[in-house]
Amino acid sequence: MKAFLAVTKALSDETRVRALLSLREGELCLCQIIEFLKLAPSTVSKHMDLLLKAGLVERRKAGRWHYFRLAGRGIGAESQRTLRWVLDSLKGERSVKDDARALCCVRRKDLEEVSACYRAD
Amino acid sequence: MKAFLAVTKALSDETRVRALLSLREGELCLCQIIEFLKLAPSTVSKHMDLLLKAGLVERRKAGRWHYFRLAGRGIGAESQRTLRWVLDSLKGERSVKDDARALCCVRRKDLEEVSACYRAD
DNA sequence: CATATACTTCGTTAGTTGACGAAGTAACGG
DNA sequence: CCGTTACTTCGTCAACTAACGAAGTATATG
Repeated sequence: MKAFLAVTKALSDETRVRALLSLREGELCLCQIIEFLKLAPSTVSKHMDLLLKAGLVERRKAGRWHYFRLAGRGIGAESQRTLRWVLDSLKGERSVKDDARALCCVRRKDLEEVSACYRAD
Repeated sequence: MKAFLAVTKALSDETRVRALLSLREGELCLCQIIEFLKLAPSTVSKHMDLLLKAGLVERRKAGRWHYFRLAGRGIGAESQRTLRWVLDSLKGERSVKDDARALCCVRRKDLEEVSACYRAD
């Protein structure tokens, strides 16, 4: 029950759902998710931490960059079924499609440019 | 997205999940759910309203009694898949089994006795 | 119609949550 | 090492939420 509630709580915030869906096409570095959501780094970091603890997402550290991706086969069948449910539930959503388009732009940008979010002077 | 968030928010509270699962074996009158959850009538009424608005539950009014049941075939495939996901996710849970046992006792009681929750003098 | 009953709505209160910026940590670069 | 960079943790504040009891609504019953 505790694990289940961690999942439903993680999914009960629109920002977190958008962050989760942003990983559909493959992993993203935190600064890319920040750029996509247009929120403060600390805020996005906290959201990703919740998704991580809910088991919906995995993290890979490569030097200073932290990459996130949807939870994979190694994580357990629960998360797989949950992800399928989420993706199916939101498949046709207009806002999801708009987000997908915006994400393409973010993905095309250089990481050096995107990581400027930390140096907003 | 709005409908999806209504569902995840409804499922992000343990009390509401317990109320939802209490309907697995068939419909219950509100006072039975009150007796089961051991919370104030107004609190339980609000929880059921959220489940109703999320489309997870249906209400049938029979005179003064309001019966709730899991959303059925008429409601839409979304709710069906969601309910299946919830039930599958929590199938083996210890607390769920304990709740099921407690529910049997509540179901066996006379409605007149159970509805005493409104007249606690 | 008057009363009782089953439930809902409203107002309040304590606890939770999402947002931020500032300060802290970990990894690379010189 | 020493600074920079990418991210996390902490403290704060406004907004939301679950709980309650009191008052309101709707339906049976006398």
